[in-house]
Amino acid sequence: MDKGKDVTIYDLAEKLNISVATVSRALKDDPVVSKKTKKKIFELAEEMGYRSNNFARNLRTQRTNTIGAILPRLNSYFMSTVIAGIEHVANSQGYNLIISQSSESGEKEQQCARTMFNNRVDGLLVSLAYDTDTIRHFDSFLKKDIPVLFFDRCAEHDQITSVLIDNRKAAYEATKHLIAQGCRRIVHITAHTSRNVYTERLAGYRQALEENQLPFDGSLIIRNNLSQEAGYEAAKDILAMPRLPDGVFVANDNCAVSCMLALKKQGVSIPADMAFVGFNNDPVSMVIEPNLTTINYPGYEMGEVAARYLISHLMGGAPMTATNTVLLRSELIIRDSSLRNP
Amino acid sequence: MDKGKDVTIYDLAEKLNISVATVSRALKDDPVVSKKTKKKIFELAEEMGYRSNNFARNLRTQRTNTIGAILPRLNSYFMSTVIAGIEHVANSQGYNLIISQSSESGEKEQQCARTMFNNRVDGLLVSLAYDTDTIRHFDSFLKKDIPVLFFDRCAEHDQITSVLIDNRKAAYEATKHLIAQGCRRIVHITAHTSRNVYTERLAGYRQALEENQLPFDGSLIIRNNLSQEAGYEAAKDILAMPRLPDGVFVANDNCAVSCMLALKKQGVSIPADMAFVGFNNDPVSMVIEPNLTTINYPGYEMGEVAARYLISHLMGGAPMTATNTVLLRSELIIRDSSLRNP
DNA sequence: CAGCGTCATGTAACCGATTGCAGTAATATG
DNA sequence: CATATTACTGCAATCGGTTACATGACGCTG
Repeated sequence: MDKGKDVTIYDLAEKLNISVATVSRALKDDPVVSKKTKKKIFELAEEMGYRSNNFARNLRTQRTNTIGAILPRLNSYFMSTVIAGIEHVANSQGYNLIISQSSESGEKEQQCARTMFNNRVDGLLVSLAYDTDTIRHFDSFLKKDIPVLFFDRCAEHDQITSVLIDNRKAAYEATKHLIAQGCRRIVHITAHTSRNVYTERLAGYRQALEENQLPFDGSLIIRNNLSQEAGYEAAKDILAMPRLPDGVFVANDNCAVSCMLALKKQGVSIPADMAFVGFNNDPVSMVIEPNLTTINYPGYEMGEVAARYLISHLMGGAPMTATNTVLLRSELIIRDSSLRNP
Repeated sequence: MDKGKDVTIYDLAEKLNISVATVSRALKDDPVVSKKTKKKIFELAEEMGYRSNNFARNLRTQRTNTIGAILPRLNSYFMSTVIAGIEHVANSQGYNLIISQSSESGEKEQQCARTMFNNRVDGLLVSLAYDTDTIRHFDSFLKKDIPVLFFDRCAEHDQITSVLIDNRKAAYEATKHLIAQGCRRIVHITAHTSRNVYTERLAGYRQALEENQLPFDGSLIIRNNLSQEAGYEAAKDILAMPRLPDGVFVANDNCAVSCMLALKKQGVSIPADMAFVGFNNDPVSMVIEPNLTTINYPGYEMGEVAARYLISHLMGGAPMTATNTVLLRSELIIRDSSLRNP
């Protein structure tokens, strides 16, 4: 138990006068080692404070027991909830988790991917950045049969499974709800990007309009980065419209909330003048007054599902290519911000 | 460039008819290798897509280039902001970051510590769980001279540096502000724990009362877990008090906000009947109406400082024992929830 | 008792880097 | 020209496990 030095299987073997091979096997609970010997070894290991050296093992086995996660940002409610879910599963399955953020930059994302690759993660979970326009930086993984899985912000790839919700359907229902509440001019605030989640939401919005014989009007689409500041700006844009809209569907709660605050300050009454629907069910949606109608979006569960899926594959489950997409349930939560016919 | 196999320094050495030792040195840019040889090696490495094997290196050098972080939870605004800061610094310094969460449980925290220890992190960043009552689980690190650093939720230890704000002073100023606004019966909502951040805030609260000749009344202290739900409960407790308070100082914005919502629903006017001050400057403090006065608490910066501090030590900077505590600046941000004399 | 299978253990190569020490050739010095 | 110095480069041990293959002991069968 002296200070600097670690106990190795060689120390154990020597002390017990057996070979390191037996010690190694015993510690893995290999059934080929006799119970008696195992017991001796476990006891001594405990006593001497043995801990296995992962590097030696990784070096030999060419596996790392580590999964990597690349996220657009860490400090958003949704993403941190997803991470919590990922961490929970990874940890309970004995996997380490290394995390890095792309800060919504495609370039940084490539760099993160390189780092993950060099660290030889066994598998990779990715949610794409706003401005990622190619996913070739994951080819090196696929070429080595390292599984890659997208969640939430996904792209099409026949070797990469995606875990997400049906964004189109969710947006369709959100918009339909607004229409049912009597809205006829509905603004849609979305991101300035072609990321799936936003194009799908836009598509759902259009679909709902069409099905209700409402015209699609490009001037009602506001594109920004969905940040809090962008919400204030969007409010200005809305107020500057020649004819005010009577409904707003925002692709993100955060932005919806700040937009509502700004509009309220200018005397707009919500939902009477303008009904609002957001997306994400961020806790802030329950704080804003009136409470924000939104799409409940299971972040924690998404993290869990993605991690579980990846790990079960790593442990020798079904090949990833079998499944292309895993859809999680989402739901519209109706609150006061959109209720005009109580 | 064939599918499965990685390129090693042996491949490079063989191809160039030189020894692996020279290749190894060249790749580290060791000045002892001639420029000409280096050039050849770098070019071939590039051409063959060589990437170094960290495990082999770690095994040999007994270092991992990885720092670990143990946090009470990942999915809170404050914590995810801190992580973002840590990740930023770690990544820019070429360190990997592995993360796990204690879920506010002391037991789970010990388990996380063991995992980190087994993964041989070079250094450890920790924010303690609510119910951690001993920090002996970090002894194994210290015994091996692996630096440990606490941030935010800290404990006293002569080998562990802490990075935090002056909680007492912040709470003192928050309370003083309430008193200056005419509050005389001030409730303090805090956590049910002896974690430093909460005891210090309580101490600051008491100090402000004393300096203003206000009596400390234990029945005005509400203890819970500071969650959103706890905020609703706290509102009930407040309304059940024989004499209503005229000010509330909450140790966390989240809880403050839900408490305010519940009180408003019961007809309490804020700040006229009851002035509110929170803690953290969570974005939600700008959404609640009236906007919440709070302590601005630099999470991102705290993460950066903690990580930078740890890494500079790992890179051979000053010994950690030299510094005991790093205090970050915090400030009271006054908003409408507490302004009674405009 | 020879022959065989079974069970438990040992031997030694291997994973891919790092590095102390030694060796050699080229250059400088006396 | 002999010797000292410098500048590179190579040899080989090492880090701590894993695992294919070999070995030895034992009991069982015919």
